[in-house]
Amino acid sequence: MVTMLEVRDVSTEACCAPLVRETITADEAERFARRLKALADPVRLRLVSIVAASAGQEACVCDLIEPVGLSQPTVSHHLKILTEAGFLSRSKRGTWAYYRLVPGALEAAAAPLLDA
Amino acid sequence: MVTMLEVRDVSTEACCAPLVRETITADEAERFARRLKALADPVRLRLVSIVAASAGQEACVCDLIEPVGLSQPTVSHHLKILTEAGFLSRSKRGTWAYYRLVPGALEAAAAPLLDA
DNA sequence: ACTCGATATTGACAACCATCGATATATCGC
DNA sequence: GCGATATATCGATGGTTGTCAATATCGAGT
Repeated sequence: MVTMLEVRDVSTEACCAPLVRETITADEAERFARRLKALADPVRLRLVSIVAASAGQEACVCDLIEPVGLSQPTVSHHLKILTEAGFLSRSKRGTWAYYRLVPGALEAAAAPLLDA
Repeated sequence: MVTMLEVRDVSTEACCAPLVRETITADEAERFARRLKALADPVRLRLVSIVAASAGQEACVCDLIEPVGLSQPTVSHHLKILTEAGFLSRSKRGTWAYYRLVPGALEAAAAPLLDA
């Protein structure tokens, strides 16, 4: 007769507010955090910004090294993280590797923050 | 007469696409990354979600420990990070500490991603 | 085939971070 | 004032991450 939402013992409930809607699951939080983590770095944000501001929303690695002022392996490393997270796509043409924004990826990553 | 955006030497420009608009500065990227980093953790995302789903968009620490299944010091630690980043506000009433969402903070954090 | 230039990968290292147990602080009821 | 309860802080620890130098890979031109 006591139960209904059987989450917590009512007798100890002196401070607690009930939930009025659903919360995200641990799995959803994990996935969402992984994407956010890929963006939560100043260098990677600048890389995304430069790619987004480039003609055709496309830039090769040689365009990106000098603006961020880091070594070439480090820039490659950040680009890999952004690509694996689904924010950039890579296409190699000749010796050069071109990175471009995946359409809608940034908006999709931001979406969960907006209906909170 | 050649200059206008004088960013790079044209003579070496074999692969490089020009910028068609402004990129974020290193400072902006740093600030933005700091805020994103506060959110880019599965536990903190769940804490924000629970607070947002609580009646009055307010929850005390005792509400948050059991759902995330971590120790009380760890939960306190995450709440501090979220508070210092401006996403939560703290108000102590009696023995209990109540955390609530700072209105508009999540939307403001997501905004830079939307006009990229 | 060989060399050169662009990019990716590897290995190492320092800095940072999430977590916990132990402890401190603060507030309430007696 | 004292014990009990809620929350915060401290110290330590294992894991993650950003960075670079060195090296590997791959394509283009000679």
